[in-house]
Amino acid sequence: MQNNSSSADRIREKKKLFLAREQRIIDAAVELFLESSIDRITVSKIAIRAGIGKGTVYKHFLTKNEILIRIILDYERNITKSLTEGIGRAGAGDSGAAAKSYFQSRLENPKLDRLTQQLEDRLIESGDVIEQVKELHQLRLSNEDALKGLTSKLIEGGVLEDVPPHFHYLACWALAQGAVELCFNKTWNNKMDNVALMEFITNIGVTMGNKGQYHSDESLSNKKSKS
Amino acid sequence: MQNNSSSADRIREKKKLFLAREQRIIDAAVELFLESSIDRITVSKIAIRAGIGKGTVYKHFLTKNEILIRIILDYERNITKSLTEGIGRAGAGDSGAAAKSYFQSRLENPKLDRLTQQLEDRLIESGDVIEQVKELHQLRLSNEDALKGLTSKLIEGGVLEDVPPHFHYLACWALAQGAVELCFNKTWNNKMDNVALMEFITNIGVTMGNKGQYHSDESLSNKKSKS
Amino acid sequence: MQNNSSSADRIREKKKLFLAREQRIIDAAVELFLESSIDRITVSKIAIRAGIGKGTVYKHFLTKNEILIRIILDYERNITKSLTEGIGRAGAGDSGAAAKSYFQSRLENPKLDRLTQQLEDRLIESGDVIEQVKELHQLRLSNEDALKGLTSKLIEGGVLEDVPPHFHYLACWALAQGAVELCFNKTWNNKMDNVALMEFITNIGVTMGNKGQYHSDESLSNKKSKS
Amino acid sequence: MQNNSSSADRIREKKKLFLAREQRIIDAAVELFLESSIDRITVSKIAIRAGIGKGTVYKHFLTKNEILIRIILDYERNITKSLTEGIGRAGAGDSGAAAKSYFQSRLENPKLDRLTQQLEDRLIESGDVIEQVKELHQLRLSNEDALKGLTSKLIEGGVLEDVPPHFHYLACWALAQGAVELCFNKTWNNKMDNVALMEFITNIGVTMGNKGQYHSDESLSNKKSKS
DNA sequence: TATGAATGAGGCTTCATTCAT
DNA sequence: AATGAATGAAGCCTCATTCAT
Repeated sequence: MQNNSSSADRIREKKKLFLAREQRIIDAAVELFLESSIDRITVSKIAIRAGIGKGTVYKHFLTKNEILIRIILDYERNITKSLTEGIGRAGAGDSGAAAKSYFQSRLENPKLDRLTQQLEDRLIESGDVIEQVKELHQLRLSNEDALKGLTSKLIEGGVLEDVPPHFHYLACWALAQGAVELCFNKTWNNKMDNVALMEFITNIGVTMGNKGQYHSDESLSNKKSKS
Repeated sequence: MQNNSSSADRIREKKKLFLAREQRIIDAAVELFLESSIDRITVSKIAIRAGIGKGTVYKHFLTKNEILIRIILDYERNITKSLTEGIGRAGAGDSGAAAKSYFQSRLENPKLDRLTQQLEDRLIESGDVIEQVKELHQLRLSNEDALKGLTSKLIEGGVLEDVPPHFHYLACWALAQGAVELCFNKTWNNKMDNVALMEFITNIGVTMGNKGQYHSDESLSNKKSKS
Repeated sequence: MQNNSSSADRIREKKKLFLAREQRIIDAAVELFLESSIDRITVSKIAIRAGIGKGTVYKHFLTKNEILIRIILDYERNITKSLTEGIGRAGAGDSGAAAKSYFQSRLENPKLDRLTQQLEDRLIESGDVIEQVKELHQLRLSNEDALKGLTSKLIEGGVLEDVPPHFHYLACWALAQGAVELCFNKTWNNKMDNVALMEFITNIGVTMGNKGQYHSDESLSNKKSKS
Repeated sequence: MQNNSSSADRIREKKKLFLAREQRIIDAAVELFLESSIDRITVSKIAIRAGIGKGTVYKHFLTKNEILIRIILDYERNITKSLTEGIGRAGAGDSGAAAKSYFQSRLENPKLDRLTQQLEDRLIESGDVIEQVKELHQLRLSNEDALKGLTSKLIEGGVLEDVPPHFHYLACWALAQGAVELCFNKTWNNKMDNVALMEFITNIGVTMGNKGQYHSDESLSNKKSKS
């Protein structure tokens, strides 16, 4: 009996270790990708950074691309979580909360956001890991879906422009996407005041598509005080 | 005499042919890049598509990266031209013309716009062709500069929010950038009505950052009729 | 316990195999270089001759040039060993022993000696592997140094001409160098009696720079009988 | 008549120009080879330095290797000339004059001497221009031949060791060869006093192989005064 | 006749993935 | 189960030589 249970314990223990190592691989990869150019990161370097052998990486991931898609999915799931919370708050009356949550989570760590965009480019070009890429798209589509109800209501309420509901979400996505690239485009890098700029853009994001709504900090703070 | 002139003619003729071939290389590269994944396009394939030998490519470009930066610069110069025209029209009273020109030229061939973004990423990572990358940045900065006067005037006139003038340009850049990615992100690709969506976003771009201005087509035409 | 030791054994075994393969690469390279023209030997051919994959070569050597410098260093270390022994015998009274050892070790396998000279030329032109080239030079300088004491004593004893001590070593080096080229210069190749010629030159080498010393085999044997 | 002669003049003029250009190509090549690494000198660079088109080079030389062998032959012919003069003086009683001339002409421009050695290595490996390489060898063999009479006489006169006559010439060749490499071997480069060293070696070269002859400047001057 | 653009074989090197221990 | 040595396809670039003008 005890033997059995201890053996089960050992198995569970092993699984935990296995998962922990998997996370270490992901973390190592992200670290390296953020430090240096994507093209220069090899599986070997990831293994070294993770403190394991190269072969072991392939016990966890079938191909290098599986590491990439995993990083992207992890990140997208985080975004989804934030957005869901925002939608919750929006349902409670704070009409801009969803957009705000979305922007904040994407601009919280813009470097990482940008990284996942770039990884996704590489991945899609490779034609690999199609299944997981589909999963990623499903995730995004479900986000869109989750917003549709809210957006429709806001359109009906005259808050948002009367266009197909997903236009609003996609415009948000586009602005956020561009804002992130703005942060890292070498051309603009020397401009200070990134924080103020990102706030400015976030405000645009929160109010864009609004009908009869002023684009100003006042309008934003008004909303806040109302809620 | 005639001999001289005919010899000079021949030389000129040769130069023209040489430049034409250079353009053929560029065109071949762009074609291939648009058809397939950037990573899969080799110098050899470009040469074959251009109908010349691999070695000939290197008579025109010192390295593969020089082809990339050339594509990018050619494109950015086009944008600059459009923007300059828009600024001209804006000076003549059409306050939204600059932003509109900018968006239209970038969204006219979004696939190409996206391509140049991706090429730029690769290039910057490579650390190569630094000089030409600087030239690219100069071009963008000069665009920003050209807009500063116009933007400042619009701020003083109470049309635009009173933030540092370049915020407006950068926000435009970001939205355009994101809109382009929106067009080609596989997640959203199956959604029809791209044209309407792009119009919607363009309108946002034209009016975003405006002070006390409605976000609607009416508001847009109002402005036009006022000016 | 046994487990541990056997695992350690296995690791040691692996290392031995690894080093053995490294030697096989070197041997294959030397074989090929001696068989054919240096310029015609590619990394690929070396790998084939060594019976391994091209990529494997790069597990052992960072670049092709690292193979070359390794061959040269291995050879120079051999020379150094012989010379050191000769210096030992010279200290024991046989005044010509050092020079003799030096000549003999360099003329023992003249083809290999010549090969290393040529490899060194290529290497220095390439400007690569600077560190290891420095090591090579250090090795030679240390040889020179080791001889300085002996030479100085022989000068004081009136055996050698009173010129800066290193003149004697360098003259030896030059003659040995030239003798090796003599062996392989196509112009002289058809002349028989290479052995006798090399003996003649070795004798010159052993006695050159001597003061009041006959250049003849007798003089050489006299010295020998004295010691 | 006049027409004919002027046409002949023109032809002669053209030939002169043609030969002058050929020399310019040779000179340009030598300049470049001496300035930089042999491997890095391309036909294109030679043409540019010579101030002509790349294609024109091929009007003068069938292949790149023909340029190399031409440089070598030109140099070897110079050596031959000096040696012949030396032999003349030796016949007039100055027994060391031949060796001295030989050493002096080879050490006069050691960099060029070394260059021709290296070019010869490349050439022979290439298996190209066999005919001209044979010519080069003939030249050297004829030098040896020219010396045979002199050397034989010196052996009979008891001045030189009684070994096959060509041993003496070849020993000279070897020492000169080695001396030249000594000048340019990076290991020894920092040692000053190159002039004194070369004089020391030249003296060895002049007296080596002598029978019952002291190795010293005195011995040398003795011989001179005796003759 | 002089030119130089065009050519393409062939070199070195990288790295994702496999597999024997 | 973990390892890391081995692999080889594939990419970029060089340069001697040709040939149409």
